[in-house]
Amino acid sequence: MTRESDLSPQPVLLGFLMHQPRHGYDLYQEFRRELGSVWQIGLSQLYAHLRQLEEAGLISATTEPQPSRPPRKVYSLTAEGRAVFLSWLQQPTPYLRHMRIELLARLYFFDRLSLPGLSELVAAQKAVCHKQAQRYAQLAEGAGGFRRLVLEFRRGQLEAVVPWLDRCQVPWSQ
Amino acid sequence: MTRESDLSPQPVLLGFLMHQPRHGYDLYQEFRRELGSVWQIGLSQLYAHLRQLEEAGLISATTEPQPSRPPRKVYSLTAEGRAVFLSWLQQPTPYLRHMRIELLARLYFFDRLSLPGLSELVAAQKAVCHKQAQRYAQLAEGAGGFRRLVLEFRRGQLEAVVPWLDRCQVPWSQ
DNA sequence: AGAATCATGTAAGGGGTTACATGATTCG
DNA sequence: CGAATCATGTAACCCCTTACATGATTCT
Repeated sequence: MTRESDLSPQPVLLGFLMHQPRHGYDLYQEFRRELGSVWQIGLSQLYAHLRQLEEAGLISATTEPQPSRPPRKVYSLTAEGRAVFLSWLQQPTPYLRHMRIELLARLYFFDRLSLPGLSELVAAQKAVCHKQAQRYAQLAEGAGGFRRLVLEFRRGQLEAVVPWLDRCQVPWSQ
Repeated sequence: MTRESDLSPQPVLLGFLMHQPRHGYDLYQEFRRELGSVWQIGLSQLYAHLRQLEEAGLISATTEPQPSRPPRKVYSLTAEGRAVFLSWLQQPTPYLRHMRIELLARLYFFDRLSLPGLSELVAAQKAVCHKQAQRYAQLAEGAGGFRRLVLEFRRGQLEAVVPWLDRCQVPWSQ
């Protein structure tokens, strides 16, 4: 059972299939090359997620036999998989601890796939950060001691995301 | 096998035993009440960590029978456990993602136990943040596109920790 | 000659979460 | 009367990581 506060790499796999069908090992290399500095995944784990995605009907596989190698299982996005990916792409992340991972991955795909809606996501994410930061500031007002320290730490981290997001709104890829 | 990039709640348990011996359920309540907003732990997991700490010789247990209840296992710090805790307390955390948890827990114990060395830890942590932030800034110079975005995100987060740390140096607990 | 790459997976092990078990007391 | 608290734990389950298995090709 996956909790909503846990990150899943499945949308990323869907994203890599937006271009064209790929087999597992190919996806693994793409994942490492493109997002390896942000999101780590093991090969076994990737295969497991592909199985889950297939069971969920978000991708479908065709087997390509090869001489002297295990046959390739080439995955393509289903219509539902495409929809799930595009929906994921537009959601701002509510958790600070996920921004460094999920938000960055979303921005990667906006650039990589030249999709519209980047400024909407950035605006929505800024709103989330602002709202949370203000909530923490308010709570810190009435708090003291350690609790205040905690709230101000989080406020500071959230507020640091905002100016960074501003720089994302202009096209950042040359 | 625990990786060094994973957080362990064991030092926190040692910290709660610095005052006086406690039994597991008591530690659980203390943990939730005092650090619950920063560090979550399940009761089963806490018992498991206590077992590990005992096996490692950092705590020792004495069993107190009770009428009509399971007997309490009251844990006390060994000399080695005390040393391990105090050593942990002085280390700055190298990972940004752990600062919100481990660093805050350390500050909690400095206050709670009125221990000396807070300004040294704060200074060391500031140095870590500065150094990492500058490294990211340097790397971002030569990078472009998505990689630059990632590096600048991290730099921003690290730099936001510094002014917050400044406010910790003055006694923050009334 | 030995290592890395390609391409799939299975198996074992570790750690965390949730559920379950017990049995008296206390609170609403 | 039912729920929560106290106090320990065990068992099942899930996910992730690491190691292993296969077998040809290509690089150093």
